[in-house]
Amino acid sequence: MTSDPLADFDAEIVRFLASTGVPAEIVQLSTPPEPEFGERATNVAFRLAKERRKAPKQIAEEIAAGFDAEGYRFIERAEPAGAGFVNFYLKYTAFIPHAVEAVESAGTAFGRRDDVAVRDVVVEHTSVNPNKEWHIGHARNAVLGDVVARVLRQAGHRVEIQNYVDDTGPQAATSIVGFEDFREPERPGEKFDHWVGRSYVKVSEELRAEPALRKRLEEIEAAPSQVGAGPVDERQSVWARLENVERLKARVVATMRALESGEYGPLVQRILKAQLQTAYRLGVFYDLLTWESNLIESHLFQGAMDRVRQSPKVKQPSEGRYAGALVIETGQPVEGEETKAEVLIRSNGLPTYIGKDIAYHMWKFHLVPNQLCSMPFITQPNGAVLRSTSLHGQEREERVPSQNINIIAVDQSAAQDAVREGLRAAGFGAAADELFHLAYGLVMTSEGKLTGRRGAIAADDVIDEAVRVAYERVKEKRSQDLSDDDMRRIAEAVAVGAVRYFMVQYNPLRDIVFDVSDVVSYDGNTALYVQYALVRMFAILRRAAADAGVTDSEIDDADLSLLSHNQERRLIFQLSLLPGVVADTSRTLGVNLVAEYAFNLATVFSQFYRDCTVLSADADLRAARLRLVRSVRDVLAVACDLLGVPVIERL
RNA sequence: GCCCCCGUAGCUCAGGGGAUAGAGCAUCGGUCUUCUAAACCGAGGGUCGCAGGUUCGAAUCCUGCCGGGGGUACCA
Repeated sequence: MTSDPLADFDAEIVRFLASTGVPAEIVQLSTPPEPEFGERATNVAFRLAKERRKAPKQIAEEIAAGFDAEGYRFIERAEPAGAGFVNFYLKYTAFIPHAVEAVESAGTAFGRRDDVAVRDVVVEHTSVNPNKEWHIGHARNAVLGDVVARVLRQAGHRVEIQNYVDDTGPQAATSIVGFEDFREPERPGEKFDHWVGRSYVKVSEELRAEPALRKRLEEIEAAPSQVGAGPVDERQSVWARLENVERLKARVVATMRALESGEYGPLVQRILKAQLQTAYRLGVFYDLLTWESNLIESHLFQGAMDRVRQSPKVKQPSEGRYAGALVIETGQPVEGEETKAEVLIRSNGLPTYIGKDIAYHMWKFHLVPNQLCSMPFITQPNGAVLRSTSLHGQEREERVPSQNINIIAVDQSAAQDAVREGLRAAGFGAAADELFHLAYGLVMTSEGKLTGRRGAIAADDVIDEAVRVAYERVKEKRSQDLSDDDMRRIAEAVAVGAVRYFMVQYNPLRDIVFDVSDVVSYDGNTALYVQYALVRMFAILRRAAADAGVTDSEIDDADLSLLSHNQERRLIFQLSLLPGVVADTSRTLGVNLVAEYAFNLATVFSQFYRDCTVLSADADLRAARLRLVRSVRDVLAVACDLLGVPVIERL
């Protein structure tokens, strides 16, 4: 059984073109803009025009004239069109059973081609500082990464999803200082990450005020005459605040050191576990948590830095702006200027994120001796165990990933480049080439950047709002036989679908404008539209069994040759596009293709639903249509699963 | 200043050499005693930021300009 029915059609087209003397290398196939142009088109006539010294149109005519349907299973006819296209038309009588049987035999694995070259891929996503609740940008990261991983797995690759926990960085330390020294009162029912986050915000705002305070102090000291006009003690209060800032900075540094040795572990884990609740609610799960503190404690970081030091680009200057720090030069040397560099180890001896990330990637690619083990951390709501790096425990499998995909926001592109530079400096150029950064765009509001520390919208709040609106609409729509529990479950599924769909429907590389009202609109091109189409399919199949008494074996044995309606053909063609979408997406990581695919399939189904009644058709046709609907349901469910959009059976 | 990304319908966005540039929302007008209308059908709405260039063919590639965002920290 074939795994990609449409590829069989394409292969016949290539074979036919070869028989007319067109080399396979130059054949490009596309889907024509209008249905009347057939299912596939090729532009080979344009490409051959110069070489053959003929008009494209004439070449296209000659190619099409040479077509004889004899000997081809899926090509009905070939026609010249436009200025030089050759259009190919599917022979649906043969293709419909071919496609339906492919879907039926593949089941949930539909989309995987059997000629796939299986890769081991590490996908790193989320990697949120354990200091504060997720904002909406983190949700974009997690959902994008999750969908990328799902698509790669569907394509047949082996994927390990890692979530890196920067538990020794300034953000985590600031949060702990805030929680220890300036704890905010807990609000009833508040998630722990939100609670701690409020202390973090307070402290980090004070730390960020430093430049402004210093400037103010300068102003006061430059114009002492004006001091008398204002509050007499302003100079003193600015001084006091600056002293406080210095104290805080010292506390943060001390806390970073404490974090490196694993102190505060329980507190950091508590923050992380609260954050993970948001992931789980969105249906995002992980395979491995990599703890930064483990990289330090295991001396893996030290080993990586020793390796990097061998590069002439890595230096420890004794003077200049980088005095005392370990840096890697990333810019070109400019006469009279200090060469641009990234700091790997600060002059106070503490590693930077970039330094630690270089070490992490050496470990990811198995380039340095492994000194980390793993142990179970938590069982996730999907039943899968989330493992955690550790100093003792189970040894790592010696399966070297051929590729690393990092889902990290575009504003960290320079840092990711530096990591790649670091790998090259250590002599690991091949690994650097296989480190792919999916630089997804920022989430903005109409007022501007939102993924910053201020004005951030909490992901939990957005989900809650989406659930609230969904619940209201479920309730007003139907009293039906749905219990309140059912309605709440549906509302949650609708809301999660809405949030996830919002995150994947756009090209990942683009900045997007976030508006809660778009997420909860539930009209048009949304997850609910897709879920609703599925609800209709489930209803048809349910009623066929319950009201009409149609059995599964009747559907299994249905005569597919009865399917000849244009809408039925369009559905079949749409179904058969999925393997191509999976393959393209796993190559380009443009996950919006999957959302677009799901929407298109749902749209074609809606049109079929309008024009072709299933239940009131004659028994034989009814059985054939039920078999078609069942396949559409299964394929659309696969697409939903790739998107992580929950499938619901009734609304 | 330098580096990267982006300017497509009123709004939010697809399309990244190929046929008449698409979708959703919004606006206006039609379809429910339904296979559950959170749906379907139709209408209006575009010098694809501007100017050159490459090509049989440019929204798409190249150059310049204009506008927006990000980076350019011993933050991540």
